[in-house]
Amino acid sequence: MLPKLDPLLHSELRLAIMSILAGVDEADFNYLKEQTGATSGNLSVQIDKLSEAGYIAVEKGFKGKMPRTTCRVTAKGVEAFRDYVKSLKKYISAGKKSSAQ
Amino acid sequence: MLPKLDPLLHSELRLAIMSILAGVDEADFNYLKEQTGATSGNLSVQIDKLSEAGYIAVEKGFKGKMPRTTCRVTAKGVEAFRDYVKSLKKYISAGKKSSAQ
DNA sequence: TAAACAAGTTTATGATATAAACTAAATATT
DNA sequence: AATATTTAGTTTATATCATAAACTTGTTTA
Repeated sequence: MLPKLDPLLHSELRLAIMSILAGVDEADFNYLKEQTGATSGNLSVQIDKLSEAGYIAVEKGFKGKMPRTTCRVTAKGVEAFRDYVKSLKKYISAGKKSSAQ
Repeated sequence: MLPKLDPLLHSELRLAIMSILAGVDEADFNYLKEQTGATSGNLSVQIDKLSEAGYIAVEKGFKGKMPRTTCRVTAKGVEAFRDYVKSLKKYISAGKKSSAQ
């Protein structure tokens, strides 16, 4: 039977966020917004969810006088991402199974 | 920028259906139900959506006197699945990109 | 013939993603 | 100096979606 997919990661925007963060040391809100093309609101919500799950760490600081939100993936996030990819591959490696009657 | 994922395929159950159908010639309702672990209702709805999109062909016949629904993937479905996998790979190949400031 | 089962479909509900509206502060404009 | 605009988000509302529950129709079995 096909494995269950982590619902937190099986979302286009959250997956994009994780994918981007997996490739860099850290990324701020605007970078993520540019790269994903998401609206601020949607991005804010999805960052929150990933953060609450402990998949990413969010740091709120300042760049000069302007607020600045920086995200980075956590060890837990890396692991979840890896698991998700592993599961997903079972779906997309269109299987050579026996016949289905 | 990361590509958009086909929302019809980016659903756990619909993806499972497509994944199963990609590996076999045809599969009936019950086989899909067993393999996916889905409820009849959910399966029925998702088969309809895939069918309406032209990703699968649904044939209703009889096995003896009992109704029997058989599904197979269409050329369009194969293509959509291939495209989806291609897009998805860009998400899950956690990229070595430049720095994110 | 009545109960249980098979194979689904339809309807209802609850969760989710997304967009729209809003907030607060900083910077630019007149 | 006052007003307008931009930045950087958050909160709230809406629309879609997945899922489960309830229902339907016909078939076996007791």
